[in-house]
Amino acid sequence: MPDTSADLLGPCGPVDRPTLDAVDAAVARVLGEGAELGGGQREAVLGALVDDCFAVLPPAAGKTAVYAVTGLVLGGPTVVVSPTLSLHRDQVAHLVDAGVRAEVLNSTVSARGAVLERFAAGEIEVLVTSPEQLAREDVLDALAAGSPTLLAVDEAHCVCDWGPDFRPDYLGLALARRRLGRPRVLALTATASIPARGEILELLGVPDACVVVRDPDRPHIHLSAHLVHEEEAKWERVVDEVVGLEGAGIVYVGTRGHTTLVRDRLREAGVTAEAYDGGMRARERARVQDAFMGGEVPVVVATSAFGMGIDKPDVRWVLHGDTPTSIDAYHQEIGRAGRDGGPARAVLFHRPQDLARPKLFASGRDPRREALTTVLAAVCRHPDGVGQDELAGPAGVSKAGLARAMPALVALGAVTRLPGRRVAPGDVIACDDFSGLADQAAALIARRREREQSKVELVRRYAEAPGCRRRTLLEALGESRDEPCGLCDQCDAGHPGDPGKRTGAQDGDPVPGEAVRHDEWGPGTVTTVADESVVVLFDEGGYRTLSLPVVREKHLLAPA
DNA sequence: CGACAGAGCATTAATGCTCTGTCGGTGCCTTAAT
Repeated sequence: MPDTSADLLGPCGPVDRPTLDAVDAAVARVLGEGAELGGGQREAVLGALVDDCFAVLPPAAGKTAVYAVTGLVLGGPTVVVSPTLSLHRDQVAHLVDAGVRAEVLNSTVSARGAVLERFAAGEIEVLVTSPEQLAREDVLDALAAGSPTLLAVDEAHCVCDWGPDFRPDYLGLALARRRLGRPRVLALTATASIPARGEILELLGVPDACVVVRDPDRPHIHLSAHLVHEEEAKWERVVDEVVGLEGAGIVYVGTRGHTTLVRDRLREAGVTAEAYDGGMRARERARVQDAFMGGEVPVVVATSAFGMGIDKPDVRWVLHGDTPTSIDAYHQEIGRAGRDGGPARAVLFHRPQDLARPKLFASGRDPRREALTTVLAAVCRHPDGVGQDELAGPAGVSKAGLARAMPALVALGAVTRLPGRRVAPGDVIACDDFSGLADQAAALIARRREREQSKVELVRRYAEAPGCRRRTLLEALGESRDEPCGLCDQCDAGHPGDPGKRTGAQDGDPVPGEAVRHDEWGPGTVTTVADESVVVLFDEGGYRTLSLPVVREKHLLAPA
């Protein structure tokens, strides 16, 4: 074991020798004697030992070991928030195998009171639970009594994907953390585009967490994308493509109806395939998943419900028959191919019209300004707090619309969250004039919409990329690449593009990855530079494409 | 955002046009009946 000073410097600050020894001991306990952390795990652990930490690690990196080791070294109990019941089960089984005292807390557990008592008594090292549990007053009280030192957020992209309009309790995690006595936060995911990163940290209430990113590239996955205009022609090409692919694979589509449509066409073409979506009965879902995992059914046609927890090593390809809902979702979904490290393919069929659905999901249902005024007035009528859902009807807003407005109202301080999905008037609210607050909230929501829409727009950019496909994908994820990858359809066809050697590049031109500032849009990061245009991701304005000649002439982008 | 279905209407009667409304994805949870 080298004992150099560099070894003592973690990604978020210096780590002392005794701590490193404690890490080694914890690793030996969790992974076995002689095992080592790899693939970014060690950086994530060292980061989280120093500060709140957001770790973006590849799918197979072993995130359970990361929070388990971190928790053991910090020395107090760990609370893990994980999105699905099956992940709860899997993770705890894994930890118990390793000899860690781990337990599950969710609605399937009958002896909840006993679990909470053991946690409060310090008898549980790792408690794996759901965000919904952490919205309950009784649970927070009991867990706080155990003084947890680490709050791990597994699959942390769920915070921004699901919090605003699907599982609102994901937005209550910042509050839950305060109620637990502010344990260290360790958020883990395999995918976070630049817009997603900022949003996740903001919503978790740890905007200054240190970020550890392990290269999100999966270099052995061949990438390709096909542009189609006719829906009928698209399905024919999808079926032809699947017939020509070998090994197990997943076809992702955008609606439940498409899963059965494509499955039937594949069967007609002689392919053994099953459909899968979130509306199916639990038994049927389990049957299809087991058949796929066991190798009896090579092809599953699914919505995005088929995903988390699908850890089959020999998936050889992932094909998208409908445009994915964001670049984050796309990266996440193709990451289910080739986990054994063997060759794999990611094939995207893109019809520009298909972007409508993702765009709607991204932000099409945001509340209007007038609705915000009504909501603020209603909150003021309940100084002691009111259930968020009770508020919706009388205010003339849908529950979903209200939930989408809440992050902005909380961020402004107009509304305070209480446990149990309740809200109360915040510090800055003046209950005789909501107009200014409603304007500010509307502006925040508009900004979020731009960020969300830009995650969708990046899919188009990827699908229509004129050069190396991988370079386009990685730039969206905050990585820059000088060389084309040689393993995508564009490189195969001899169109890698070459932003590193643009014709007519000039000294002082922006470069990908550079931090810049724009007078109107503020700070941002350069993502792409082409002959005539520059694409910048602004922290608060999403992606903007600027004319390179104009940028030069008017010095629009100053170094930040 | 946009595809699609159905209503309503106009019109050399069974079709075509326009308008309006609906729908699209992800999982916790609880409670009551088997």
